[in-house]
Amino acid sequence: MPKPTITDIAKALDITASTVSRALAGSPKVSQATRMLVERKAAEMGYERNVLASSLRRGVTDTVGMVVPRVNRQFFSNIISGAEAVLNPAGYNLIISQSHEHSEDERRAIQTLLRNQVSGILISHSIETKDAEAFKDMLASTGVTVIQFDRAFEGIGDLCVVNDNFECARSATRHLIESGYERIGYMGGDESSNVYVDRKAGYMAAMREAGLEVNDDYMFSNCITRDKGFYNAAKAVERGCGALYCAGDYAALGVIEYARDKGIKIPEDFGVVGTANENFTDVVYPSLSSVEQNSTEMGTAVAKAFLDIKSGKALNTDKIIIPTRLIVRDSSKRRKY
Amino acid sequence: MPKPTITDIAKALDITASTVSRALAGSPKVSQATRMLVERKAAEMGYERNVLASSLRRGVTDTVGMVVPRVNRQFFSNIISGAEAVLNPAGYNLIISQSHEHSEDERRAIQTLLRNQVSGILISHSIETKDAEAFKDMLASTGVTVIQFDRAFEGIGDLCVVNDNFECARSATRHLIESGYERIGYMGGDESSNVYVDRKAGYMAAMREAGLEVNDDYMFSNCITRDKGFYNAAKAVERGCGALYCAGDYAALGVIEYARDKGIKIPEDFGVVGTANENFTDVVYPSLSSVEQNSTEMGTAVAKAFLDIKSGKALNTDKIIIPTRLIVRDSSKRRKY
DNA sequence: GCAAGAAATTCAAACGTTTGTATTTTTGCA
DNA sequence: TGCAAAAATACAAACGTTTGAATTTCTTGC
Repeated sequence: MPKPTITDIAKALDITASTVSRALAGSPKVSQATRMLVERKAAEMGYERNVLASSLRRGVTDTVGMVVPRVNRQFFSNIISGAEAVLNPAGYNLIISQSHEHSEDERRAIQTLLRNQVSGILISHSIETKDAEAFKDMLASTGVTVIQFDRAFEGIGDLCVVNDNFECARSATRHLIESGYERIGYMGGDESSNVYVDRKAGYMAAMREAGLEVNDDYMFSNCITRDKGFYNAAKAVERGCGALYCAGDYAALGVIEYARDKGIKIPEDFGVVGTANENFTDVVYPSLSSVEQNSTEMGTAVAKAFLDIKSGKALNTDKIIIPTRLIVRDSSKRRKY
Repeated sequence: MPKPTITDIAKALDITASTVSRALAGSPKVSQATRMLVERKAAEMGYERNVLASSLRRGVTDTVGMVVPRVNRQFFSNIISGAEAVLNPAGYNLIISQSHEHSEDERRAIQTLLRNQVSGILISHSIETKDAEAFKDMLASTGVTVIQFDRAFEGIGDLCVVNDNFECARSATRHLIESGYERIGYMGGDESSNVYVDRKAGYMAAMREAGLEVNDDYMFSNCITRDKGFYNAAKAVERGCGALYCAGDYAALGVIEYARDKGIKIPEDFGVVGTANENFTDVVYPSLSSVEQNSTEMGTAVAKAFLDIKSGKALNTDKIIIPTRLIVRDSSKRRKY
C-alpha cells in the first residue's frame, strides 16, 4: 500500500483534491463540515503531506542549512543544539555541513544547500576564509536568508550574531589587573578573524583604561592550541610576563601545564584566564578561569532571528550581540574574591 | 532573473527538455555532440538541478536523517562529524534531530524525517526509550533504510553499529587486575541499555577469568554523572573497594575528586579507569585512564554501511562492531607499564 | 538507392501539491 | 418565489524533473 495522497482522500470522499488541500491547510474557503470530514479521513488513512511536492509547488522549503567549521567542537555543537531546539518545533529541518576549516569546502557546502532550496543559511566561516568575496554573488542572486554567526564578514548576509568579544577580553583582562597581576600579556588567534581582532582590542582597552602599557613582548598571536600555549608561555615567563589573558582555553591549558612543569605557582606567581569555558576548565588543576560564551544561547538567537526574518518581522539591527560571562576559578584567584 | 530550468536550456538550444535531462544525466541515449552543447549551455546559464522536482519525480531523496539524544555531546558530535564527512561527498545531505533523551521527541523526529522522505534514518535511541515497539510499525510501512548505532534494539532496522562494549569493559578491568589492584568494583549506567548491559558483562567476565569474585558491595548502577561518581566513590571506599572500572568518564572524574578530597592517593592507593576518553581525561590530575570509543570512526562506519545498503551491496552481517582501545594514563598506573 | 535497424530525439504523462479562476450551491432578502 | 450575493466547491494549470513509448533521423549493408 503506497502512501495515500490528497487525491486518494478526495476520491474516498468524492470531492476534489483542491478542496482537500485547502481543508488541510485550514483555508476559510472550505466549509466546517467538509474540513471535519477531510481531517477525519486523512487521519484514518494515515495521510502525510508530501513535503517535496508541497515545496516544489510553493517554491519554498522548510529547511535551513547550517555551515560550521566542525560539528564536533563544543562551541559549535552547542550552537547546533540551540538552533535545532528552536527550529524543529517551528517546523523547520536543519541540515548540517562542515567546512573542515577550508574555504573550498565551505563554498561547496553553500552550493549544495542552495541547490537544495534551503530557505536559510546559517554560517560561521572557516578559518581559511578571509573575506566574503567568493560568496557575495553566489548568495546575492538567491532569495535565501543568510545569517552569519561568530565568524562574520561585512557586506554579506541579512544579519550577524556574535559574542561580545571586545567586552569578553576587556572584563577578563580587567579582572587580572584588579587581582593585582602586573605585566599582563595576551595570547590570541589569527587576526583575519573578527573574533580575535575584537578580543585583542578588548585586552588593549582594559590595559589602557588602567593606565598600563601594552608590551609587545607579552603579545602572542596565532596562539590558540595547547602546544602553542605551552611554547609561548615559556617565552612570556622568560620575558618577565606576570599573567596572560588567553583568547582560547587550549592555549591557557598549555600555559598551566608549562607553569606546572617549571614549578611556577598559579595563581600565586602567575595568573591565567582563558576563553570559551571548555568543559575541561573546571577539571584541570588549578581550575581555569574562563569566559563563558553562551554558545547554546547563540544558537537559539541565530534560529530565532531567522524565524523573525521569515515572519517578516523588521529587525532593528543587523548585529545581535550575545553577552559573555567571566567565570573566575583558581587560576586567577590571587586576591580574595 | 529566475533560476534557469532544463526547459530554458532546451529552448535556448531548440531541443526538448527530455533530451536536456538525459544529457545532464549522462544517458547513453543522447549523442555526444548534444551532450556537449547542453553541458556548455547549462554551465553558461548557471543551471542547477532543482532537487525538489527531481526527488519528487524519482520518488527518492538524497537526504538522510540522524536522530541523537543530544548533538552537543562529544561522542555524538564526533559521530555526526564522521557521518557527515562520508555522506556529503557521496551526494547526501544530513538532517539532524535531537531527542533530548525523550521518547516522544524521538518519535516526532522520526515522523518528521519520514515526512521529509529521507532515504535513510540513522538513530541512537534516547535513554527514555526502553524498546522498539513504538517505532516498529512506523518504520515498517516505509522503505527507508534504518541503521541504529550505539544504543540499539533488536527487531528493528537494517543494521546496527555498536562499540565492542563487552571487550571494552573486559580489557579495562583486566588492566586493573594486572596492575595489582584488588577488590575491583564497577560503576555503570541504566541497564535497560545494551551499552551498560554489555559493559557490566565485560567487567564480570574479566573478574571471573581472573578467578576473582564479584562483590555486590562494589557494584553501582545508574551511576554515570560526576556527582553520582563522587557520592558512590565514598560508599565504595568505605566498603573496602580498591579500584573502580567506570562505564563513564564523568563518574570516574567524580571518583578522582572524592579521592583528592579525602587524600586517597591515585594510583597508589586506588585505581580508576573510565570510559569514553572524554577530552578532559588527560587534563584532570591525575590523568584518567580511559577507553577510547572511536566515535568518529563509528560515524563513518554508519555512513558507509548506509551507502553500501543503498548501492545494493549485500551485508554479511547485521551488526558492525567498532573496536575500542584502552588508553592507560596515571589513574591506574600502579605498576610500571 | 533503399530498406532495415540503430541511434537520437520528441511526446506526453506523471510525481503530489497549491492556487487563480470558473462554476455550482447555498443563503438571505425583498 | 425569485434573484443577487456569498459561500463552497470544482476545474485546470503549474512547479521542474524524469521516463516509457512513439517518432524522426541517421547508418549500414546490399
